[in-house]
Amino acid sequence: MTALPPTRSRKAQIDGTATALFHARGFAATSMRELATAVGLEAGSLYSHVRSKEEILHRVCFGLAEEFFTAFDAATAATQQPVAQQLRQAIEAHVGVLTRDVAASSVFLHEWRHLSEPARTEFVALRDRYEAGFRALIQQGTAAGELRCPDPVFAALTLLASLNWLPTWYRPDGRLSPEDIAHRLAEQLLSGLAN
Amino acid sequence: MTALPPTRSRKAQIDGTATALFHARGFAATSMRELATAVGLEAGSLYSHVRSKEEILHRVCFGLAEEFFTAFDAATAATQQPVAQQLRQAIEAHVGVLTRDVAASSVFLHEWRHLSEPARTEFVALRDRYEAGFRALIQQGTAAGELRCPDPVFAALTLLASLNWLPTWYRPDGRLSPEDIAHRLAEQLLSGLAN
DNA sequence: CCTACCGATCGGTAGG
DNA sequence: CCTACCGATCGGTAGG
Repeated sequence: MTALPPTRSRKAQIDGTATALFHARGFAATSMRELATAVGLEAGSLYSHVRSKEEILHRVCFGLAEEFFTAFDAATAATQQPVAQQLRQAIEAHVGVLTRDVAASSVFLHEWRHLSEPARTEFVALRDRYEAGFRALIQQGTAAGELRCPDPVFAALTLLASLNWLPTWYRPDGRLSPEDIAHRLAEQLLSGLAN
Repeated sequence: MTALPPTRSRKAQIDGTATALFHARGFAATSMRELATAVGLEAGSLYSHVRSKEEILHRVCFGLAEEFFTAFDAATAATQQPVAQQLRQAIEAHVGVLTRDVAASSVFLHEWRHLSEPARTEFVALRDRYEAGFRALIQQGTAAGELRCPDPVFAALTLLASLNWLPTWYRPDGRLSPEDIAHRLAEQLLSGLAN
């Protein structure tokens, strides 16, 4: 008959604050004492909610991976559409995840290398699988004559590159909405800059 | 009449090894003891050649900044050329610096935030000035009708983004030469993927 | 969830 | 360039 402990939200709060700190200072430069202070606890108390510093990183990295996959699958589910249209939607979906939580995305993109084995290898495999999804789309589009590019592997890499720099400059209160950004990125990547 | 001490090359060796470690593990996660071992010294001996850990980071970051500026200026010196051509050369120059030393470039792109003030602010100002060079080129090209883009600021950001992801996947022994990569990147960015 | 603490490791220095 | 060492801080644990 005891009340349910609020550990669920505490854990979520710790994860969220940790994500912000990992984003701002990097995983290695963030101490558990800083994190404890930021959530209003003593250092030792963190370990009632969390097994280790790396466990938090693990959850953030793999959680984001799942979000990216879910968004991509939804964006490309309508396989009867033209591939170029699917690609456009996949770009917008990717940007949607990136802008929904810039800090988490940034940790996903840059801090995963502080995972120890075997998590690190698993993570890289996931990321490669995600990139392969874009690659396949570009290959299909090229085969169907909707896209033109000499090297789909290279094109996929470059495409994701342009998108993944976004967390380093995107501000939620900026003049462009996530939808604007996604649309312009898709437009620029598909049509190019040359006139 | 004493022989010149080899501190010059020792210092360069320390900088180079530190750059590789900062690239592989990140600045915060690299210890001076690791660095000492990697160059074959005891930890304390590093400080005969180097004032501090951050001093190394400072040198790498600002050294690369200078290289980027030099390369950009050389690529855009022929102002009588069409702007689109200048932009293409600036892209190739940027890729040239990136591929010449992937580790240093990666430190320049990601580890500068571990600089303390006022160096950090100075660095950001330099980087902004560099981006402004690309922005100006794109603006001129748009004004001259050589390029088309709804938002030159946005276009410049995206362009550099695609280039700056390169150190995360480029391998000197890969199938594409730096020149190939630079050429394809310029092509893809200027012409787009759509057919 | 706190207090008190562990062993390890950190960047850096003194003295030679 | 090494030996020996400094104070500070790290991630994490025991016991309550």
